[in-house]
Amino acid sequence: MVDCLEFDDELKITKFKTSSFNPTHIFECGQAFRWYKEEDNSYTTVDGDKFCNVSIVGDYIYLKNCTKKDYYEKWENYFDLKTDYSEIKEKLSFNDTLKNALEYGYGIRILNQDKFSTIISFIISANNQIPRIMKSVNIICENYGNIIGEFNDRNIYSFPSPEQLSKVSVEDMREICRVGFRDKRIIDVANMIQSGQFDIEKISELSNEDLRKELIKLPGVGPKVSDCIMLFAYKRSSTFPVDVWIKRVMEYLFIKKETDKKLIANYANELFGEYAGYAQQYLFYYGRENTIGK
DNA sequence: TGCCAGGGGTTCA
DNA sequence: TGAACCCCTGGC
Repeated sequence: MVDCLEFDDELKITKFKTSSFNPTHIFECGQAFRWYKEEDNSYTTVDGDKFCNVSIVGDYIYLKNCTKKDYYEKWENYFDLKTDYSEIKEKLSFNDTLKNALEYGYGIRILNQDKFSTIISFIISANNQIPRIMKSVNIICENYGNIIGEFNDRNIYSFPSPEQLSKVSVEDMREICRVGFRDKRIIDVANMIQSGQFDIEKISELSNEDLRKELIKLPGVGPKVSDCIMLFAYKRSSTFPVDVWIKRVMEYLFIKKETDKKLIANYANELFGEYAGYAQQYLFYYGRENTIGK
């Protein structure tokens, strides 16, 4: 759902127009941990072993370090550019409360991110804060990933593969990467995937319910982290992850009383149906930026 | 300056 | 069901 799509493979620049695309809201709504805000307010983002720089110039979205091939093989899917967000917003606008959140977080898109890095990143997110999560993820990439390019005089590092991460000791994971008690969980998961014991590609064929059951088998993955992985790496857009922020927002704006997390997810699924995941992102951003319910 | 609470949850008892 | 958990930051 983009217009005026143009490629300049020599300069590695792709540009297009679309009705719903705001880099700040996309990256800072909490779904991704590997982005860097440049001095010119553009964002450089890394996913797996690819990176690009995103900016807005006039009516155009510019993707730098993105050839035609990169666009179709990676970024079109990553930025969810085949989805019509105006249609989603229209479907969700039936609810006045949600309407405010939709307007506030205009241009949010749900990213389709690399599976392995999403799993590890959200394991790190447990009982943690966003700046520290981003710091740990960056240290992991700089220490164990590969240099995949350079942008604005900075080296850009890939997220390490399961093989690369499985070779890291639990001690280094804690002491170098500052992940605390999550150290063993991360190394164990890397080993389970590297050894073939857990197949992160094959499980993408499963139903939502079965996929969640599988993901929760991973150490460090509970109900909330599994839902984030499903929404941000497995395209399960009806998933409604309930964290402390969403809990507060839903209680304050919708349910008007203290409610169990599982019941909140059920409530959201009934209200927002197949678009629950999108609603969640708008509500999370709206709630956190405005400290709603706190 | 120094102490303390609390954080995008999960695990273990 | 509830306490414990690494580390770090912000508030007092």
